[in-house]
Amino acid sequence: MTLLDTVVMRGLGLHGALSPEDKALLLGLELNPKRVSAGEVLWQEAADVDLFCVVKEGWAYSYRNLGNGSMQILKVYLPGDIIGMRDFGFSRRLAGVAMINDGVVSPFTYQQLFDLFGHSPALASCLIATTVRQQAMLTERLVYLGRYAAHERLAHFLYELYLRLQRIGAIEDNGFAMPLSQEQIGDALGLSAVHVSRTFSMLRDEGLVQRDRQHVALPDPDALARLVEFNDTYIDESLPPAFQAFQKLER
Amino acid sequence: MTLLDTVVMRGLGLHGALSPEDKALLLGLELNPKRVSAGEVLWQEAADVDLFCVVKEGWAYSYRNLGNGSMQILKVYLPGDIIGMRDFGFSRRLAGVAMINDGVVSPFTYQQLFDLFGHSPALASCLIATTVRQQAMLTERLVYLGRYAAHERLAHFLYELYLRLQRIGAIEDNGFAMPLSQEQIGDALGLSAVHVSRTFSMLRDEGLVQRDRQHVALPDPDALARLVEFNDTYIDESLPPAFQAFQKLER
DNA sequence: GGGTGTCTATAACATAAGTTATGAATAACT
DNA sequence: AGTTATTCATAACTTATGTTATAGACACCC
Repeated sequence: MTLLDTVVMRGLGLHGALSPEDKALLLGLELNPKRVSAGEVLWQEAADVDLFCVVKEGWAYSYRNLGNGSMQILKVYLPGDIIGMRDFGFSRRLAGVAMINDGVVSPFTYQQLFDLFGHSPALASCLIATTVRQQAMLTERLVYLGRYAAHERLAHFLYELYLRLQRIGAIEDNGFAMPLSQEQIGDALGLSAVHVSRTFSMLRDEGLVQRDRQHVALPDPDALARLVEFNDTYIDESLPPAFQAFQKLER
Repeated sequence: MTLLDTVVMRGLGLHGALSPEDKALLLGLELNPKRVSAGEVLWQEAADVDLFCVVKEGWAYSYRNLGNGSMQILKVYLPGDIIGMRDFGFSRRLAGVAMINDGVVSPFTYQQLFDLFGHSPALASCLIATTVRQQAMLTERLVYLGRYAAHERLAHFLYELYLRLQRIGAIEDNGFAMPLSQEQIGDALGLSAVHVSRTFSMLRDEGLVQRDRQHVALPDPDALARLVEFNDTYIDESLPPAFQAFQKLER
């Protein structure tokens, strides 16, 4: 899973018409793949910001450990995502990042990013757009944490994962591997592990979600989407016309 | 209140050494000031993304109206802030924006932003860093919504406003004008208006917050900061060394 | 292969926050 | 100035979610 597969192929980027230099720049971010194992911490909160990562295999999450002993998971990263852009422009990490299961990541440096920015404004604006989209997902979770009940939060979380996994071809028969424990899901949704379990049972009884250990199936994704009134604006990946014009101009 | 006052003077940007062209580009975003009145909607959710705004006077907020009838306020904008960058790279607005009180805003276009990006990568990276910082504030609220109780959320919210207002010289005797109603504060913190009132009473009884209509005073800001274990990493405005090196290089 | 730990389901109970209601204080309007 | 509409404080009651506890299922390890 390379950035070319995600950033570009998804309609972001230049609609299949990346210049060779742009392709090289993008691939240059993925030259140092590194095997990482489940639970491994890629960096801690408040660590120096030195590099970013492309997730090539496996899932990761960013988190904050809080003074009251609890943890808030901010975001789950899937293959093809870039980790760490949240910290762009900061000296220290705002959140830690850890692997959920075994995987492969490709670290790249600030320097590489700046090189890319300097050489291809079009590609830079693409990467920024990707980052903004990731933030939009966070905003969507904020909305759910603020104003929706547990079953809606969980349904939304699962449906969002479903859409993101679909995009990278990781959905089979409406089901997917789910390496997060209920405790971790609770940490993402601001719920206790017990209540996550209760809520899963509830969604199961309503026929909306089937779960067996590390496997989740959504028998009727559309029904789930209706339940959470899924707003897909933020997951839509087309760029606005002004943006495309700019990118053409730059080449 | 211009961007030069905020983006640049705050240590973001080139440490007082902006080139004349960069200054002109920045000021170019503020050529069309426009008077707006309390409650005025700058744009609705899902509207086309055509422009962004610098807030010159007054407060604004971005919001989402939800299917269940409630509203989630995402962010409060103060003078010197840029509104709308959240939507950069999207065709449609992810959130509406409305004025809280009377004020003045300066709209600028996608085109202007791209011009700036094309002409000054250094300034572009500054604007991006500013946007990322705004997003970091959102993330901080996400953490509070997920894992802290009402009194901590409110204390944190007030203290963050306090710090931001201090930066633009809007704090007097540890107090500031607070045009938000308790209902709106509730919409920002994911609480009912009634509970916001209760929580204000509680903080008042503990001597942490004084409030009189549209005026809030924090008699002991440090005590408040301790209560919320305020993490000021995300409000710190210095740029990392790599960033500064890049900016020097670009000039 | 039996012990050990982690994950999950469910129950019983505790509590923070939501809801509804009411009156007082303030602001807005004519 | 009097009327009306917001906003706020507080109380009484309800409910969703947290907490603690327990037991079964599965994974891991020597």
